[in-house]
Amino acid sequence: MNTDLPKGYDPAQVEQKWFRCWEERGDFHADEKSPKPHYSIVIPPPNVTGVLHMGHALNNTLQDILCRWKRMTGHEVLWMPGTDHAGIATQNVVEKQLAAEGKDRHELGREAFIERVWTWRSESGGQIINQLKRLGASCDWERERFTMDEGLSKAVREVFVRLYDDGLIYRDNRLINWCPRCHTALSDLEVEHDDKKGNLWHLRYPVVGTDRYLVVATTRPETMLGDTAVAVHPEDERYSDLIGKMVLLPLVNREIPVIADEYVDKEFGSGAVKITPAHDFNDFEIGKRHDLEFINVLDESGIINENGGPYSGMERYSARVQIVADLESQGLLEKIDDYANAVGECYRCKTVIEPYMSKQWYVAVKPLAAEAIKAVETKETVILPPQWEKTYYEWMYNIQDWCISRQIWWGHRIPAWFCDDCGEITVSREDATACSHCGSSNLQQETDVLDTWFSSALWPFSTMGWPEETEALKKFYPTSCLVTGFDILFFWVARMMMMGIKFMDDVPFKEVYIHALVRDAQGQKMSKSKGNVIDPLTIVDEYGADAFRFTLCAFAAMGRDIKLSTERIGGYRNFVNKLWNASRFALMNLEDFDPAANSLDGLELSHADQWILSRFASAAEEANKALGAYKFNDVASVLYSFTWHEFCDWYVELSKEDLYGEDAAVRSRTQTVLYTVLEGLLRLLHPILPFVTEEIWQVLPGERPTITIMQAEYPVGDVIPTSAAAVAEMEIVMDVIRAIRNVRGELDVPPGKRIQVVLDCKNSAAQVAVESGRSHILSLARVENLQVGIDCERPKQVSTQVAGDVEVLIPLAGLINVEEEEARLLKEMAKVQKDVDFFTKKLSNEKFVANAPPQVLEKDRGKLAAAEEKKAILELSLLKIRTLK
RNA sequence: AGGCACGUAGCUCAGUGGGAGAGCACUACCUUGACACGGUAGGGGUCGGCGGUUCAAUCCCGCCCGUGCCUACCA
Repeated sequence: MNTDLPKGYDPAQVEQKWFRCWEERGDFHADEKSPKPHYSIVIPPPNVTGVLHMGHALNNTLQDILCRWKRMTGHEVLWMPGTDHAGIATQNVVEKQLAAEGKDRHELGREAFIERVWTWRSESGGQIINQLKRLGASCDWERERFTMDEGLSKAVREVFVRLYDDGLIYRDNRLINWCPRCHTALSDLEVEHDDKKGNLWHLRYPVVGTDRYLVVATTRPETMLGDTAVAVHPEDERYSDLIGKMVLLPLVNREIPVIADEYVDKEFGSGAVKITPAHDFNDFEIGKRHDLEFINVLDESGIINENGGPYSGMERYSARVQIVADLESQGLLEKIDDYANAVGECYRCKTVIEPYMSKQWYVAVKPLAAEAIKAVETKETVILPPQWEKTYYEWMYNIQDWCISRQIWWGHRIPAWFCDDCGEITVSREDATACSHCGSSNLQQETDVLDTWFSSALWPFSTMGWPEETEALKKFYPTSCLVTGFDILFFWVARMMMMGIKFMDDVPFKEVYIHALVRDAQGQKMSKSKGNVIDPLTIVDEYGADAFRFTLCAFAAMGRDIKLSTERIGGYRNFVNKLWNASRFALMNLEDFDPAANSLDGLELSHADQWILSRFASAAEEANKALGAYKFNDVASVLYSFTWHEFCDWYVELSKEDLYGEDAAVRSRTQTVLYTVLEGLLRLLHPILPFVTEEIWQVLPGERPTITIMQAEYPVGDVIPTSAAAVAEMEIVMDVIRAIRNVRGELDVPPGKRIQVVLDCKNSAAQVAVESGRSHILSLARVENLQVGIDCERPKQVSTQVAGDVEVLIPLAGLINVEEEEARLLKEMAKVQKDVDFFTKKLSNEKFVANAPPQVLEKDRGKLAAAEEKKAILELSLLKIRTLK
């Protein structure tokens, strides 16, 4: 066995080695036939086009921590991985490839294009899967799914047909968000609103039969080509005489009516609004109310169509410039104001979207949403942290029908066929060959595909084999938990809730844990366009996956965004290295140790042993508690401080004399404790630091019940009972050591210098405690002559410090000068004086004494007494020191 | 416009109705046989501002200022 660990931890080879080992051994695999209680998570499927970013890193690290923890606590864990087919994004990628070859998809035709996408996918899609593995993600990779897989596609058809049959899917011709570049409709959610600087153009529309103008304001002057009315508020006196009259639409010379509608805000602009029912959502509603004409002036690429008269064939923004210029030359441009407003952009390509009339497929979501709301209200699904519940309700109560059809090729083609003969629609699970209305075989399949989120919404059950009744579904549905960022709460979580309840008759997950967004150090959202992205894999290369994971875990406090700083990652890299070196120390001292031949049972444990074992128990307890409550940062902090500040700083140091001493029994007892605590600590840390813990665990001496630490049991608390009294005595010894070190440090006593110390104890209990730690005090405080007693004889020139019931006296002779000690005492006294003042004031407040709970009172009185006593001792010492000057 | 967060040490962030914490950075000393990615000691904050509730507020409530995010049809 190799116990010669290198001096510094080198993550690179270690990570690769263990990940391969786990995967080959099947440690990640979930067994649906297992009798163990289940724990399941479906991964939020990243886009097949995606590359790992910080959001993925955080999201998957948290899931992995949960999954590894649950495996270790005896659960059969299914973490279902996969990617989604990202319809628009993927099609864009492949279209770009084609463009580089001077082709476009229409030349290839639909089938060849789709084939080309599949080729792209198998060659360069899904890189993110390997990137997730580099983080240590313990998904059941054998089950990896893709939303375009055959099984998942079958689920999509099943759902479509059933929703259609239930009347929840329908077709309608209305305004939708149209991306003129992607040439497809988008759902409301897929439009991003960004405040942009623009203008408000004030146009003059001549009133027919008068010499008056009606001034209207618009942010999109080119739409005037499609105006079919001007609206004013019915109670606006300025215009009441014009209602019912006609204005002459400039440039196109069309007479359009002045109508009255409550929608108009009298205060805004001129109080008169041009109405373009075919190109504006509000105008659309007004158009319907007033039975106006809907004139579409754009084609699907955003180019003015034949309805635009002289502007026909112009691109929308060129047309805007031209129209403004023409209006101006005709004296019909009143003024141009600067104006900022939220412009809708395509979330995939950032092209400004156009409200566009077209016939699309919709899901009537209101009835589904009602059930999804109920499930959260009744806590069948719990959303954490709870403030997100409100956001969820808000969205669900105001939900609009979901436009699910996309005019692209890559995706699940809508299973609907139009009959050439009777014009009716046939919707079918199998490809239709005959019209279900007239029997005709002259059918054309709908060319549109479904929104990618439609298939994502089925993910929690489609990945488990639905619509088949599989063992996996029986065992693992509903899933235990969903871990995700709030940015897809509506896109995904809400829709999974609706679909899960509708088709599985049960919620898709019992808990939803919403985590923060990772931002850069300035708090900006990371984005390629801002150039502020930090590549997680670069971080992994530089600091190691474990250090990165620990950082994410430590930062993942509920309800707050994460501003990632590389300094902090460096700090946790040091932590991993610290663990590594503490382990090296242990291994060096465990070479002759056999865990099988040594047990804690029946050993007479030292105070130090009992202290570290009791601290370990409490760290384990807190870690479990925090993990169960998704308090990832608490887990990190508990384990960090136990590892570094208790195990390394104290126990490792305390153990040295016993390990290096002559007494074989003492040595073996200490080895047993050292082994027990380190081995347990590695298991405690494993969910966060999977790689380094496995590497160390594997070289520990002896055999353990499982082959890998992954499958080992998670520590829960006490390894063996410890005596509270012994632990308390150890704490006193530690306080004394700290007090001596404090004096040494303050008075600049060289660290190597061995000194004399007198410990004057107030009572025999303190004396017993101190005596029990005599050897520790000698070694850790570098003391060569230690006197312990009650009412000891005090050397004349001493430095005085107080540690609870123990007065720490350090003879000055030859060490330090009187002035320095005087200064130190004054500083120390100033601190104590603050305490005395604070508690004196507090306790002299009659109302406080009358109202505060007795335990608070008692505690504060104790604190005051202790402070006063300490002050008295220091004061006396100061007097004595001053007589020596 | 509405909603939701946030404002704590130089920086990044925890935290709690009862004397303010961590990491990094900083200062001093130290190559002590696991570790200089280290050790020991230390300095540093009227917990955004103003009011209120309370014996007690950084924490609860109100208002204000600042920052960020989400939702929304003001042309």
